[in-house]
Amino acid sequence: VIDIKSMPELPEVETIARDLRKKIKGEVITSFWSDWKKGIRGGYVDFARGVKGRKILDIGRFGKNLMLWLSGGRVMLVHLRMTGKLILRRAMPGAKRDKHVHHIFYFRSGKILEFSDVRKFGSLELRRSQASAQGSLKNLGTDVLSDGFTLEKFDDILNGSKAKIKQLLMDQRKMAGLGNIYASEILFRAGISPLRKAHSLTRSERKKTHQAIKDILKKAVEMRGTSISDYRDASGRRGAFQRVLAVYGRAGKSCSHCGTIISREVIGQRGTFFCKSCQK
DNA sequence: CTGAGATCCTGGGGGC
DNA sequence: TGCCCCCAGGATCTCA
Repeated sequence: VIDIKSMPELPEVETIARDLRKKIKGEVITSFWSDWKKGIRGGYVDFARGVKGRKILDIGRFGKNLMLWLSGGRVMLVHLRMTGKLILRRAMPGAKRDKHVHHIFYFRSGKILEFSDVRKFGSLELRRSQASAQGSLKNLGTDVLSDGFTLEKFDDILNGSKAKIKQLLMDQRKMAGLGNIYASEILFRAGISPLRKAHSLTRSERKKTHQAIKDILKKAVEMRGTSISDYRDASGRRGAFQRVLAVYGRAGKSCSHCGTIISREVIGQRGTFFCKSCQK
């Protein structure tokens, strides 16, 4: 049994992709069930028909999207949004289904993959080809863990942006993968206030921020993701990154670096945590 | 194209 | 204790 719970940002999705690759590569989907058709882009009927009989050839990720390459050239896109979880288990006939499980893939091996989602923000989508799948992801910017996310690229993104740096980091159209938790952590590491206008960052601040993105994500992937409330990786272990969160969720507590009380402000409708004295 | 704001959905916290 | 109200939160869609 694997039970993947998360507030999934890039490191969590990467962890899930890696684990699924080990666990379900080669599985054949014999059928699909859903009680939440709105959660399937393109419609339930085509999706269910389209995945039936397909073999899972490989699993990967782009930004926060999981990508499952199926036989016949099909590509399945899975987005967990805030509360989406994937649970791999043996089918247990007669077992009561959790009320938050909205989609189930049945495999020939007797295992099932459940998609559970309390908030019902997540989505499934099946595309007919790699090119078509890329069309679905065309609004996403460079993946922040990819080789293409260079300092020069980051520089281009910052130039001319009137948005606050915190919002820019989370804008998936500009760069894909960062969410609310890591955006706060990255800015703390870089010593930059989340309220700063993106274009106002100096060359050295840009360099520090870019490096912080790379370092923090790499570390988080190594630690198998953040454990905010009940994150579990595919082996059921808690993500360990929680223990090193410096500012996220720590409003009112003291900064580990200078002792100042950590602030919380809403920026772009998102709770944002930072140290007013370490971050300028 | 960019940025701001509404929207989706439900558990849970606050107020009484 | 229980009920009601309302908010959080990622990404997409719409609008200016």
